[in-house]
Amino acid sequence: MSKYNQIYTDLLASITTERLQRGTRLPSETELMDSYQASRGTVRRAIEQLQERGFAQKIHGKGTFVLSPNPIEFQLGGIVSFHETHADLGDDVRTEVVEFTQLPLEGPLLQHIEAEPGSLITRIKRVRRIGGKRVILDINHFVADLIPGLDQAIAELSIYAFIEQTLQLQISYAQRTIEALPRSKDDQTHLDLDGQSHVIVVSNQTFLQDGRQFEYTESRHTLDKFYFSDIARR
Amino acid sequence: MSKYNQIYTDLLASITTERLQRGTRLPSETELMDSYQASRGTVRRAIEQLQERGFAQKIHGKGTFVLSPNPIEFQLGGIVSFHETHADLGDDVRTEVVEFTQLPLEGPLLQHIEAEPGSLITRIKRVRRIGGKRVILDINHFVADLIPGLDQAIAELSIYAFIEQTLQLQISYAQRTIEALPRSKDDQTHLDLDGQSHVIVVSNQTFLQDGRQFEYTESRHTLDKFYFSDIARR
DNA sequence: CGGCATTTGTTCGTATGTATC
DNA sequence: AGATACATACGAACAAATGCC
Repeated sequence: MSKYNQIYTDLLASITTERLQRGTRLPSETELMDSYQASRGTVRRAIEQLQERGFAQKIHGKGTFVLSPNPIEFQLGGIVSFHETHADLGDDVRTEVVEFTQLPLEGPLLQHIEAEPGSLITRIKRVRRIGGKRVILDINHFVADLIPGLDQAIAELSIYAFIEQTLQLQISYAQRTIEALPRSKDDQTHLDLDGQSHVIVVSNQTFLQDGRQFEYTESRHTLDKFYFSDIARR
Repeated sequence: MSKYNQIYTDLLASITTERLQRGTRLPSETELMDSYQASRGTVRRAIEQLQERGFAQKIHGKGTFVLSPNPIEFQLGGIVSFHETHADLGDDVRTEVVEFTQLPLEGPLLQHIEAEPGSLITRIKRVRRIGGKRVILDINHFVADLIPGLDQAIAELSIYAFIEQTLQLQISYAQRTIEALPRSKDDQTHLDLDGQSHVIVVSNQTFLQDGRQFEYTESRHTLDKFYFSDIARR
């Protein structure tokens, strides 16, 4: 691990364990230089990452202060899969694969996936249960050329873990939209809507480090279980 | 403007005007050092910001490549006020102030505003109409000590413009959550719900550059007009 | 009010390591 | 193997904001 990453990890641990509490000042840059035997630039880089990710806030002339000790809130602002977000929460979570098909890239899908028309797409529909209730319908589309070997067994576990650990691909960033839409036939079939007329749809286009898009996903949530949190900056 | 910011702005302009098209390589770090007479670190900082904000992607050993020429999607991920988001879209937008009161900071509000208990709070309720329909109910709470001189006339225009331009305060960051909640009495009174049982509530705690919170706001949206977009990264 | 110490902000120059082609 | 390009790290200097005396 790089030196700045080590400093970042140490400070992050101090914040998440609340050894450094919300509102307290971090050690100054010169203090950190001494204790880590690092240059100023290295120390500054670690602190900048804390700030970017919403854990700390630098204030000119005063210091750097702890913002939020809550790593879950941070993760929800980044790219996370369903398993990652709920694993910590101790929820009773089940996943059921209700469709696993392959189809060519054509028609309306072309508006969401930037790849060669006609490329093979792997479509997976999964229903997520929390406490027995069917609350999320995930519809994933993967570019089969980039994500080979995907099968139903993997889909029942975590696809993101497969992509990053088994295939060793680096996920870079996602373009995400959140909107409310009237329920579809699919929603009525697979979700426990309890009469709700709308669902919340989180759409993701996800890209690899080299800029190629490998995924387009719609995550359709029932209204009563939807929650999203992040930190926005000017 | 700082040097790295100048380089960032120049490159950004090249991308948004599509003089540098999606997929093309940016000038290398050494080339930029020459053309701007800047050090390596300064050039790198500008490029890092392009990457952070979703415009470019660095690839080790190859170069930096243009990702997206679309700055609007990026802005929506940051802090933006209602006026800013809809001014460009040419929507027919009206704002009506339905409540303007001052009250002491106490009770449940203490959970949302980090300020001295008992401080004076300015509460403003505004209804936003798009195309004549009442679609958003904004409930703002401002710490009166930090935002003096706020009156009903300003509330009918843009409060954020007043804060940044007239008061010359620097807005730094906001902690934001998005969730669906059952409609309240207030929602039924002020919004055209058309029978919808839920609204989408975007809550913001907004902070100044010096770390003081000056605002807590709930923005309550009807389901049929809610849309949110941003870029997430690993 | 000025002066001084502390802290972060910006920039420069240099050296070495690692990935790609 | 060599050239090119990005990644990490160090050291140094000056600027700007803050707080205290």
